[in-house]
Amino acid sequence: MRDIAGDVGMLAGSMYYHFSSKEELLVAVHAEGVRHFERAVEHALAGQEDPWQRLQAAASAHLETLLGEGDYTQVVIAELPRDNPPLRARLIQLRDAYEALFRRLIGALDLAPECDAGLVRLMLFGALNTSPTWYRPGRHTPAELGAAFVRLLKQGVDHHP
Amino acid sequence: MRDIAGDVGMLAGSMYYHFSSKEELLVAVHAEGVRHFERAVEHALAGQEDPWQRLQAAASAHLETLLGEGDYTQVVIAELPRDNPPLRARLIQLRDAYEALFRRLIGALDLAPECDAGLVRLMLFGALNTSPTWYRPGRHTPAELGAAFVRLLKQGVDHHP
DNA sequence: GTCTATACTACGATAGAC
DNA sequence: GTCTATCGTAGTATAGAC
Repeated sequence: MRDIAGDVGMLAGSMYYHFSSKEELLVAVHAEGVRHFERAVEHALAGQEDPWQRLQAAASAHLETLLGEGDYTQVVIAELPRDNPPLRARLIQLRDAYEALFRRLIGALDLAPECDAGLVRLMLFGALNTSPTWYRPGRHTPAELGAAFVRLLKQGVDHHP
Repeated sequence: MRDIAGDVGMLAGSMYYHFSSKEELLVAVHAEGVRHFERAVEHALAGQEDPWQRLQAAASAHLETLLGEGDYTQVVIAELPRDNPPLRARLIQLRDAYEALFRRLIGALDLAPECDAGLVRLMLFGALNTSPTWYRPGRHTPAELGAAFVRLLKQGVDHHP
């Protein structure tokens, strides 16, 4: 709290005028981060019609937001607190509203009948949201990676001669 | 440190006889966790010949270890410390040795020529390692989920009539 | 709306007795 | 090898002046 206050030119005590606790501040930052993702994905979807193109656009926008310069985005995929279940529940609720957007995008696809749409979503989110641990700028852009993951998921990686 | 010491019937100070700092203890626990994964995967691979079967067996063993009862495994996929680069580097080094095992398994596959083996590995690990955030016992076993993710990755999810 | 000052608790770590 | 006792620092939060 002292560090955060210092970064905005305050002392720690002054922040309690704006937020009643550290947890309330975390929830507020988290909510702002979710809004960043929502805005980016909705903008990327505008005008896209093909379901697979829409999922690709959304995945690319998600990664650009997650790996970009913004200060509010990495917190959205951070590990959830284990020691405070009510707080944990509030953060999960914020994320779920955003993930529902991807649920709809995947629901619009023509999936092979043996595929579980839930697992498809979890696999895509898993790939996208672990990218901060390995991504280094240079080789690929975030948008390219998002598109590449959707392509792998769509077509599969096995060789069909 | 006090909590951990308490769980083994010691006081905090006594632990510094065994580990010179909190960081050294973390590294030791991390290394033990990696050994758990390695043992489980090597055991699952014994006798498997087909490259896709081998990857599936490894993914299932990885998830059984990660989602099982063990006390040393979740720490291996925990978020890395941002404020201590030397410690961070040591933990990454431990994980990398284990991930090399999967690099070899994926290298043995006959992938479609347009597929990047590195992205395939990252996608699979992303799906597997985010499972603690959503997994609930009951619907699927960890082994089933590991096999399902490998199948999705192999065959793709698009419908081919 | 931000300050000063401070309360209370917790933390990692050490020294020296046993 | 574990204890007692403690050091110094940092954490969240509050009260009241300005």
